[in-house]
Amino acid sequence: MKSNFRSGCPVASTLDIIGDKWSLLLVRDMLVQGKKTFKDFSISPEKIAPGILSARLKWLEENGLITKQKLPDNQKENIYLLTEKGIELAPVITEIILWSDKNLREQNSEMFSIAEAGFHQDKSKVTAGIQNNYRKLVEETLS
Amino acid sequence: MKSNFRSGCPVASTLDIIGDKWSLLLVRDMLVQGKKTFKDFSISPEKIAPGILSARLKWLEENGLITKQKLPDNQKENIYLLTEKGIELAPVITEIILWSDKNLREQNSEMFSIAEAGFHQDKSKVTAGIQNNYRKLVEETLS
DNA sequence: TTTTTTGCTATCATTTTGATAGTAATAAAT
DNA sequence: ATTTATTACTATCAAAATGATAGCAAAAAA
Repeated sequence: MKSNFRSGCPVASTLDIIGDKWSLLLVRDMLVQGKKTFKDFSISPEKIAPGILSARLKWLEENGLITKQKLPDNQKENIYLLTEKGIELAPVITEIILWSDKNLREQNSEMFSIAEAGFHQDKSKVTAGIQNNYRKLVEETLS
Repeated sequence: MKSNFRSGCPVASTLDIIGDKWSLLLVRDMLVQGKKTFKDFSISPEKIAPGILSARLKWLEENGLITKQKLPDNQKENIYLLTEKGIELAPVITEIILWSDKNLREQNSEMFSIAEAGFHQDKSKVTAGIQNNYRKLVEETLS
């Protein structure tokens, strides 16, 4: 499917790629929890339906945010990994987490604490740490 | 309508409030272009349908991101203004703009340049400037 | 007092999402 | 070698959200 952008606005363009209910959660699962397979994504607490998961992964791959491949020793599992383009969404996720922590906690009493992650101390450091961790995971996975 | 959160994840919770195709564009219109009325929002380049616009404004108001009011000298126009909760989305929008500029420009040849805005020089300064500008606009509007 | 503008609502077609069942291929267990 | 289990989906259908357009009442402007 071809990306058909609504306008020349950078914000609108981003939403045209990842502005649905699920894409950013998949990026979160990969970046923060190191999820890699269809099964991994299926068991998130938000319970994505397989049809939607399938469609999103395809879309993200088509748009260069993730890659899909099989490892030599396992012909069954597909391994989905973020590209640099996808890894660079980390700062967006960080700002969303900070906004949520400050502004939505009152509405969602079940929200996890983020205090221990260190975002409040140095968000750019924590963000860079998450990105570098993920890059290491990619290297390990492919070696 | 009651906010029903999918999980305790801060990212998912944010998407449950503003994770649709339009909400963040409305925030953009207000913050960056100072849009305030139903008409203003109607004439965006992305062409939002009136029914959806109506639903989104209601939703954002219910969730405390905007206020709706009439000014004493005009009983026809409704004035929609961001609350602090809404204004604090500015850093999220900034990171989205930067990601888009770097990663989507190739795909969307029509994308506006953001060079002159100064995001690349000092993003937190530009973001704070946008927020303070908007706070001034709110003050002026209500005085 | 007519015309225009604003802020919607109503209607209906289309698209997207969600829930669930089922299937083929591979891998693991016996 | 054969059964069992796992993985990665696809198929199906119901429900919800989106999109396009028309229309309408109240207020403002002419």
